[in-house]
Amino acid sequence: MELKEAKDRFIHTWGTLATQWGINRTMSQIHALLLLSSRSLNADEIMDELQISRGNVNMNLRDLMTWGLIYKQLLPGERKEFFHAEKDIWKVARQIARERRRREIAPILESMDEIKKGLSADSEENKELLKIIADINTVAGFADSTIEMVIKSEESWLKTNFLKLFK
Amino acid sequence: MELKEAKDRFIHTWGTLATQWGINRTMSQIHALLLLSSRSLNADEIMDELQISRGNVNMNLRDLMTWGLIYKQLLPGERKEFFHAEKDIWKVARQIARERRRREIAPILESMDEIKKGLSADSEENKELLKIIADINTVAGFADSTIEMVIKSEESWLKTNFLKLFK
DNA sequence: GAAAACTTTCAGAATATTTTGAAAATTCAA
DNA sequence: TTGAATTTTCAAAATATTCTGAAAGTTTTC
Repeated sequence: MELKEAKDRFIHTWGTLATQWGINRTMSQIHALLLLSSRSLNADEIMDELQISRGNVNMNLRDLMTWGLIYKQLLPGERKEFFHAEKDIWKVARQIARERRRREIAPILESMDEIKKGLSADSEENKELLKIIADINTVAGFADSTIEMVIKSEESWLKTNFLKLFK
Repeated sequence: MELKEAKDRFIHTWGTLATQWGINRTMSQIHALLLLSSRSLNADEIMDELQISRGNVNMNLRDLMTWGLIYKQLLPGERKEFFHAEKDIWKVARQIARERRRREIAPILESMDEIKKGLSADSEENKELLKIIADINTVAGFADSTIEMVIKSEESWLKTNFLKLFK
């Protein structure tokens, strides 16, 4: 079947892409599966579809929830937990940006502050190191604000105005 | 020694941070070492300082060069190759952004096009999948342009004007 | 052109990460 | 309660990634 094949390809591709940027393959595949599914799925269905173990499904579903990319749903009359993905791709992108900002930029700022604290500006060499740290802080802070700004901006505003500013 | 300790800490921290975002620890440590070094270093010095093998140093130096983060230097009277890092942190950040854009966003656009090509818009279900793909393309394209724009903007302009636009 | 100095390569070893699956914990219905 | 259904945990296995070091390749010197 044509559609089934395209979906499988999408799921497989999504998993491969993710590893390129430091995200677990299975987590991405589960995300892709839920993204393409019109109804909520339970752990058994995901295990079956992706041919992976229960433990693996469980761990990655929980990770995806902390990323804010999927939601748990309790269906009336069902004992099992069902999961569905956030379908608004702009929201998905914002969530990913938020999470990566938290994981990648915040720790830089913290670490630099940590090192800076233990170092006095008394020698020329110390000043040099402090300058590098200050520069890194500036750039990381800039990246941080930029991402925050883009996350907070209205999608409609971004699409219509943002890029035009720089043309 | 105080300074030496701070530098080691910086190098170590930089290596740990990098693994968080999918970059090899050693590569980051070599980068950090060169970033903090006022003179160019050769492979042996790096091996010695970081206690790693020649092969490892060689591979990562070449990777760092393809990232555009370090430069090779041939010193007069020296047979060995020496390496030094780009010290302008804004340039470093631009290089990293450029490279990650190339590695993370470009493949998404390519893969989505690939899947889209093999799928006709004849059924309702097919249209749904095509819609998701189109949405992903839009968002990825937006991210792509945003990063490109920031890369191309003048640093001074960014620092003084960019963020104010959104206050 | 040979040999010393240096760089690159890459198979196998070491390390790190992910996955499995069965046992433990939890939840729920009766 | 009890016990069946379901979820969670986590030690061990599987897999993936990184690192080593010695051999092969290259460049330079004499």
